[in-house]
Amino acid sequence: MFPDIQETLEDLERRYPERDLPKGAEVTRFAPSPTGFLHTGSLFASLIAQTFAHQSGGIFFVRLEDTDTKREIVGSDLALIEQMAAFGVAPDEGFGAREPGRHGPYRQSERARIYKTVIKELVRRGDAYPCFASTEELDELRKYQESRKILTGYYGSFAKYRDYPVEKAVSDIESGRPYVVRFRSQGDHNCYIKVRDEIRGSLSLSQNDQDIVILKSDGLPTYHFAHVVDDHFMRTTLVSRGEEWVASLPIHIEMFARLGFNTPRFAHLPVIMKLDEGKKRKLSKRRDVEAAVSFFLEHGYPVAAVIEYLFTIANSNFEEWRLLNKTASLTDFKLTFEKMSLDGALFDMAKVVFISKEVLAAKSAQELLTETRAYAMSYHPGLLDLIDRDPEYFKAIVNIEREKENPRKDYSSYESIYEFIKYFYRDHYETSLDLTRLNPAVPVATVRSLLWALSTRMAFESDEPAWFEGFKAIAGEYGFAPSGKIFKQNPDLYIGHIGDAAEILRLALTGLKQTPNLFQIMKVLGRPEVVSRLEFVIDKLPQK
RNA sequence: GGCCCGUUGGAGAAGCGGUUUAACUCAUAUCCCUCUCAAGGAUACAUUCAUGGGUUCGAACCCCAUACGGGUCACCA
Repeated sequence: MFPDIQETLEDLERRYPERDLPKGAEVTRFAPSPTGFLHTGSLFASLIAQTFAHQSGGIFFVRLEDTDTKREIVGSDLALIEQMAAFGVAPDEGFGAREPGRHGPYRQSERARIYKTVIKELVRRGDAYPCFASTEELDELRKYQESRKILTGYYGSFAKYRDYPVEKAVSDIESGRPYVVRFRSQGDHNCYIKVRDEIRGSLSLSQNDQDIVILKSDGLPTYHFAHVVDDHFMRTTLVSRGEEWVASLPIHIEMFARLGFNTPRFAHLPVIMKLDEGKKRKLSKRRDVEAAVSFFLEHGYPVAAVIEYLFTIANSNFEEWRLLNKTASLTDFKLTFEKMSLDGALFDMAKVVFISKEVLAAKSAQELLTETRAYAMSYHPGLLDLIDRDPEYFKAIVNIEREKENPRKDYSSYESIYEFIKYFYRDHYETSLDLTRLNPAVPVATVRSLLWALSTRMAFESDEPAWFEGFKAIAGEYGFAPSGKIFKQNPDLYIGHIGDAAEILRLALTGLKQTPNLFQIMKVLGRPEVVSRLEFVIDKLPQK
């Protein structure tokens, strides 16, 4: 078998030595298959692998599991790396790393010789054998087993090709008959093994007794085999992967043992879930927008917020730590498996939004300008247009009520900024102005006179209290009480109170009933624009 | 269906045999502040830890059963 393979297991051991790392340093990995864009759960997994490697002074690498040629999507390999990088996850070694690393290749499709070397040895030892069973045969076997209510699968006496004569196997292969290679299990389904999982603790699992396929008929290895071989020769110390793998742990354990490899430590990560009609299910790329990491990029959620959120579901003590270390870097937080939940958290978009608001509120106007512009260039031409008309103007807008102890938290994403600031731009202001929204209780004539007075006499050049005093005085002339309290004491004396007058001004200036502080808006707009907008409105007011 | 794992408020969760009146964060609600909104401040929200039974002087914490939820049973990863 495999006459072209001359290398031995020993050669491989020599070629891929243990890394020279300090004690306790973890070698971790992320092993995606290139079947589409990065899933939020995968980002979570890669983030955790990277964090454990880095906080222990170890190495995080990426290995591409591209052995399923049918499901592969061309180009998704690079997209995966790019999207990880966008979230600050970057391999130290392996696929997509600057440093290629000495334990490669890191693309499974390029490791065929390594797998064949191991398989050749396994077959020589009698621990693996070629199997010629067809799909139909296998189907029939399963149906038979199901009808008898016995354990299904290819194992024990059902493993028809276990003892197929060697000469016949050789001639069958030479004649081109398709085959797979199976691992000859020695396990007993009724015996249990104890396995330690870093998150779940000690697990008691039934031994594997299936002669699983390790090499498919297309000559590529299956996941189970590639995992064992790769994580051994890549010298992984800590395998972190989704919890869907715990069920196949006995297979892996048996192979590690029979190959004489040390087993790495395992951490089976919880899967991120979603509530769907009262039932929990895995976050699905097809049904849930937030399942694809690109969603956050496209909508301009700051990556720091997404990462921060992922940490809150990774470790339950993270939020408390963050409260005490408000400005500390994420790398100062020590992630542990003890504080990791066993079952999947429900993805909470509301919390992502909350964290995003906090993250954006903490930024300076300059940072916001730079980052928003970068976002807009890729995803939002409309926003880019506004920014590029005058970056300083944009900065001034976004700086409103920012440089204070409790800055505004309006923006939940870069994308959301657009809707909040549109009215500062004349064209958007004019098209969105809707005077029917004016309070009908105030006569149009009063509105007109008030706005006229405001446009000619309102002073907002000095400070805010001075402006507000002046505003109250002018409003008073037209029957508005200087405060809600005073208005309530004698409602008949007034047509409204200062809040109502402010609403008129606000609507006239912005087209909106809810905006940040009016004084600051006018400061940004500037006197000529304020006057011009007021005149524009007076002009538009119905004539009666 | 078999086998694994789990079940504390709307969400993430802390607690792991006795000062727990079950932390903390988000969400929600009310109030205060206030030119509106956002923010901020205050308060409320699980008499009870899926249910039933045990063990114990004492249980969310230990044991058993039931229910429910998740995972897995491929030449997919």
